[in-house]
Amino acid sequence: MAEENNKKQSNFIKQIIDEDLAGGRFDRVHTRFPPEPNGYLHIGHAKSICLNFGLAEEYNGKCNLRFDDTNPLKEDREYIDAIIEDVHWLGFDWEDRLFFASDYFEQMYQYAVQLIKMGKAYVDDLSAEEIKEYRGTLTKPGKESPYRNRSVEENLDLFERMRKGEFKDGEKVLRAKIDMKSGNLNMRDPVMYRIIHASHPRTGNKWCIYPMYDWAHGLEDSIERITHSICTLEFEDHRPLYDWFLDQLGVFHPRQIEFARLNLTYTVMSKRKLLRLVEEGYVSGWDDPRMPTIAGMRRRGYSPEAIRDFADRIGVAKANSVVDFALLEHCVRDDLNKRAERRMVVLNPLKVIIDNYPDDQVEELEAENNPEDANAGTRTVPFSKIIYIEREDFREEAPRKWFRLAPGKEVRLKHAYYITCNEVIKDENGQIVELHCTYDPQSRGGWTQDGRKVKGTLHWVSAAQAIPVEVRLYEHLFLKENPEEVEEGQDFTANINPNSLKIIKTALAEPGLKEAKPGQRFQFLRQGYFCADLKDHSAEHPVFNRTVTLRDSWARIEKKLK
RNA sequence: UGGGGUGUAGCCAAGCGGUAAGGCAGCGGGUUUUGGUCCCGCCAUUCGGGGGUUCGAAUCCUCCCACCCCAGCCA
Repeated sequence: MAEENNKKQSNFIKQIIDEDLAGGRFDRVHTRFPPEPNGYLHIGHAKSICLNFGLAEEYNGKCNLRFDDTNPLKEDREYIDAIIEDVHWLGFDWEDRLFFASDYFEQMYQYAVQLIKMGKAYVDDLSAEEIKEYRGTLTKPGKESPYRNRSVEENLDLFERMRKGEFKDGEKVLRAKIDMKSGNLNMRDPVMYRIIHASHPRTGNKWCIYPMYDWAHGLEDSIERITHSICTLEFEDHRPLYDWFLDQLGVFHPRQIEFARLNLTYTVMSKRKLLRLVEEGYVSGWDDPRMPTIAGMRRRGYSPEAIRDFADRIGVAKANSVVDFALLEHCVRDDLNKRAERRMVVLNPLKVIIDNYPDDQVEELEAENNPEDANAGTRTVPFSKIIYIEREDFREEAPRKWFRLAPGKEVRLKHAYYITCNEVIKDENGQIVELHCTYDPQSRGGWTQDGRKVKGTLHWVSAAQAIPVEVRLYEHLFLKENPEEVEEGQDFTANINPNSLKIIKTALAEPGLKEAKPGQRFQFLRQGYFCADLKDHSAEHPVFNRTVTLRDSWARIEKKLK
């Protein structure tokens, strides 16, 4: 695997861990990936997953998979299942350490009681709007709630009655008693519990009070004896609160470390926006091959190895950045080049009749499956008098440096013969309908002894044996590197690429491709990497998704010629 | 004088006082039965800016500038 060859480079998190280990703060490394089950995982999560599981692996430690299911209003069982599948697919194993924040609700409750008894938490009757008012602003300090100094006994009683369901949603909250004048708004008596009378995917109706992230997360980490709690930059301001709760309780205290989340060109990454793409029908679902979700990329044909390699290459730092999508594509090509078997598929067929080839003869020619892998073996492809080539591979008037087919020119048919074009047949509209060529019987296999120079090599299929297949050509979902770059009054959907999906129902493939299994990846010679669709592909109706094109240096040359 | 962060090439990113790694993209060349792959070469006299310390500064000090995050009973 690619990522195992080049040694992984250092980053600031490893340096912190090294210091913690050397200084004795911890004697082991235990991380966790803590998704909220309120949406599908995307490539940004993949970065975090690779980071957390990768660190554990490198330091001979462990990494837990933990669902942060503290908000029953937003979370769903569907997402839990999808997330589990995706993390596994990426190649990571949490063994028996699959946890849920909801597993700790009782323990969290007891800790809250402890804080109340210490006089460090209180039940507040202020409404949500009032709490907001009392919080102050970025530049003005907040003011204390009139309920802030209730007695411990009253707080204990009220909190218990909150749990029992005696109050309606929003009627009361439990707050930490910290500092309403803090410059850090998170420290202005943050809410610890709110009342939500809703059924939870795992605890059902057992609870009607649910812990807030800041209160819950540190406890989850502490309970699981996590050493390094890695999260994204926006939680940097929350670290003082994370530390405060754990310090007050005097419990095991993990170290929170923040890193910059991944951004990719031509991509939106927020769950909210991805949800919009799905709900408003811009894509077919969370696993649409154009989505930056793990499920989408899987269906597109990206391999877990390529995604992991990508995660290694982008590094980990604290500076906000936008990674070039081309790097991801490079990783995909790099992996698939070594592993994907080659096949010939003509997307836009042009009929070629080989006049001097025996009428009813069919030859089975040998073709290597992968020039990058000797162990991939060979297969056989049929050749006959009538074949199809790619329409784009023929030009009536050849431009400079063109070494594909043109009148009077000779090219090589991959694995087959040299052919020369003699005649172009057109219909009444001037459309080319077929080509008449002659072949050189001496060039069987695609080579002659005489040292003749044949620069161009084309892929082709034999007309009688070719099978029709559907091919789905994907491009970036957005036209601009930064989809958010829009005019006044518009949003990112204004930048959606109308040509992000082009369906070709009339492609012709070499017959062996009828054996393809859903999810199987190939390189279609001279075109790109393709993957049999996970959902729609069948032997009766083959469907292939274009994962990524091959690099196309002819396109570059032609551009320069103009 | 609200708090917290970040600035190294077009894009990521190492670097931790001894004179700017690596990858992607791009450009030029070679090999090639995929205009693919592979191989070779080029691509920051300079690290957001000014000042200072030092024999020596991207690294230390200082002032300034730019950008990002925070006012959910979301995570």
